[in-house]
Amino acid sequence: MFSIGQLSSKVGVKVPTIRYYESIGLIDPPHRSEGNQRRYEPEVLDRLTFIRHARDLGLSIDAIKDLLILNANPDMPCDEAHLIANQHLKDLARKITQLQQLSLELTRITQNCDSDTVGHCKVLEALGDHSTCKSDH
Amino acid sequence: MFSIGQLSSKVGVKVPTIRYYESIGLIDPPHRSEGNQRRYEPEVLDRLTFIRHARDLGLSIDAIKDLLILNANPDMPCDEAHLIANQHLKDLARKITQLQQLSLELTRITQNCDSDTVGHCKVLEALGDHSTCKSDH
DNA sequence: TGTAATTGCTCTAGTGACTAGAGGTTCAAG
DNA sequence: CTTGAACCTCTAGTCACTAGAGCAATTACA
Ligand SMILES: [Zn+2]
Ligand SMILES: [Zn+2]
Ligand SMILES: [Zn+2]
Ligand SMILES: [Zn+2]
Repeated sequence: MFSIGQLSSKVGVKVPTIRYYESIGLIDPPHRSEGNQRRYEPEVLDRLTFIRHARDLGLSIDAIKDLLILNANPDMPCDEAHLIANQHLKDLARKITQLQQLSLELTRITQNCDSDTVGHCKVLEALGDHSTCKSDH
Repeated sequence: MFSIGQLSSKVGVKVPTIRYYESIGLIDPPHRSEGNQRRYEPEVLDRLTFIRHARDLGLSIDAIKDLLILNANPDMPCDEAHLIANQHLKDLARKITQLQQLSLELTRITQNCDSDTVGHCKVLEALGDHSTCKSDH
């Protein structure tokens, strides 16, 4: 039996976050002490660890909800889990590509100014003007 | 004199977003028609175009506020503008690196399963267990 | 001039995934 | 038995919008 603070330090999820996860139905409400404090059984450790790691990998709460449902049914096919992971991988790739484009554009922009004052600053000019950009964004 | 809808289509910023920008003080409240509708002078075009492009490049509203203040003082040194842009560039680089790590990790994870059922799914196992990961996240 | 379609107005609430704070209660150690 | 840490609930704030309700003004066309 853990208090919420002990659970928190064991899995590395902050106390308010654990309560938040309970409030959105991601983890079950635990039993309470006589004084109404949360008391967790050891089983919650696995679930919360899973949630923590999946969040660290960037998966959304909704995706994690689905994965947890799957996890609870060992006889189901695991295609759907693969699908969710692959979808997230695609999302990541898209995001990375876009950020790289922005980075390139901004690198170009920031290397352009040989003025000292705002009036002729090429950086400010380029920030306000898409026409000199090489890519869409 | 533009209506908010005309301004919106000219600069590619949605009508509610323009009103939102006004509400947070990013653009000045324009004059109103007799019927209380917003009527914009042409000067707002530049400002809103600047905002739009800077947002597209990923800059925060706060950063844009600072840049707009600079923009209004042509005699000031432009170091601060460079600083803001460079800071954003750093943020971008950090974000990209992190997403690339996640992507690598997830690629590894998703290529690991030769099971058909959830019970022995390596993907689900790896999602819940950081100990097999090659990087921090 | 009549009327209908479009555009505009304000206000509130919702998004995602938490985080911060107020104001109070319970627990564990000494 | 006292003290201080940890816990409780509830509300509101974060960021940059977006959606919707319910109504008013404008514009286009007949
Ligand atoms: Zn400059
Ligand atoms: Zn551009
Ligand atoms: Zn599998
Ligand atoms: Zn990991």
